[in-house]
Amino acid sequence: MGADPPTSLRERAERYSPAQRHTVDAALDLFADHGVGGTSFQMIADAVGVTKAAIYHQFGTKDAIVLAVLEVQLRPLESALEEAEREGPTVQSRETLLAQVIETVVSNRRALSTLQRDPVLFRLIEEDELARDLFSRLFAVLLGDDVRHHARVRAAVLSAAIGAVAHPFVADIDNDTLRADLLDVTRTLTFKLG
Amino acid sequence: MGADPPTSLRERAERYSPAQRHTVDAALDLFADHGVGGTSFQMIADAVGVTKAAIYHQFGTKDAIVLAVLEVQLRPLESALEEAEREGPTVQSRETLLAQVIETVVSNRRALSTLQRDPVLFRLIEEDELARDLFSRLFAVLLGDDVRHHARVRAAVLSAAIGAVAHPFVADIDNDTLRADLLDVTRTLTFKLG
DNA sequence: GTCTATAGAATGATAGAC
DNA sequence: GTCTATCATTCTATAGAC
Repeated sequence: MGADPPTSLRERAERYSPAQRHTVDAALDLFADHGVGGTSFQMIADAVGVTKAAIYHQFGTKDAIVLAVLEVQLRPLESALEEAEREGPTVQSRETLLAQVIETVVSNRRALSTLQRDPVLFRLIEEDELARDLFSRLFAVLLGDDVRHHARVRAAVLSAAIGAVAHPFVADIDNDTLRADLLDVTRTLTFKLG
Repeated sequence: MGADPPTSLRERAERYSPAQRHTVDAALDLFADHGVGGTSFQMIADAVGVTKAAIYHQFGTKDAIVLAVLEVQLRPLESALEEAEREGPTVQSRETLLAQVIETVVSNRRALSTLQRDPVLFRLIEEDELARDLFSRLFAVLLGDDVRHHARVRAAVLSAAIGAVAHPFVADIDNDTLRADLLDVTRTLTFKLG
């Protein structure tokens, strides 16, 4: 017995109750400000407006919250990726995917950038099969199945460049402008290099 | 009374005793693994091989350690920057500066990337006058004094791209290869865009 | 510069009532 | 799903001896 293991982040994220989603939102906010290690159950409980025990009822462990934050944040990327994979490896589908990724991170700057920065979240992504799979598929589609070293450096730089949405240098640039400029730079990295 | 305020990171870093430098090295290692928030005085003391009280004698507060880590890590960047500023805003000096920055981060991957990732360290950089000054001067030299929004997006992307040395995608690429490939990509971002 | 010892607060986590 | 109450542990920080 035991529940069927989920095969997608969407499936996994749909298992959360409204109360749990509320907690995840609050946790994400706190993670962005203090890092995962610097965020306690008490801080999360205070932010939600309940007691620690309630949060424990919802999640049991701190890792479970971190994982939930990860899932909810990566869902839009998964949707965009699945669509691109259905369309096959055309230039058009890669263009569309890149635009959707940029759109997602820009309209969700502070949140998604947290995932790329925090060492704890970073490690969780590496250890989580679904999340790891998502990223390798994402960059496989964006950059092609090239495994040579300079292709991997390009993938790393592209990944980092997307994460630049959260950089202080661009903090006061509005979403529309940032989306356009960032898309411009990342399109160069994706299509005109190598 | 009161010591003269230091006017450079070099000056500030030179004030630390050998014992303090040893502590800073250990702290940097732990910060990279667990984040600043996830690293305690006890963990640092254990890593150094002394008691918490000894660490407190050296630094007094956790923030002082974090600041010291920041200073020691940014010193090589400061040296390279000062050299470039002495040479003036030529293409050659920008090329040299970029190469030195890449060299520094590649030969020091895990450490320097920590600074770019951790939310706590990130905030400290924004709050610290010397550190903030260092970064704005660095990107002013690299990208010119252009303050228009797409120049700032490029600066953010360049900064993020440099931080890609720590990306898991390139973890198993040797230093020489990584240095060459990364320099190639960042040179494009620096000189052939905009 | 290092130690032992300690204070006082906060931590992750659990039990049991509502 | 939430509460109060409590546990052992760990945390930052300090005092005083060597």
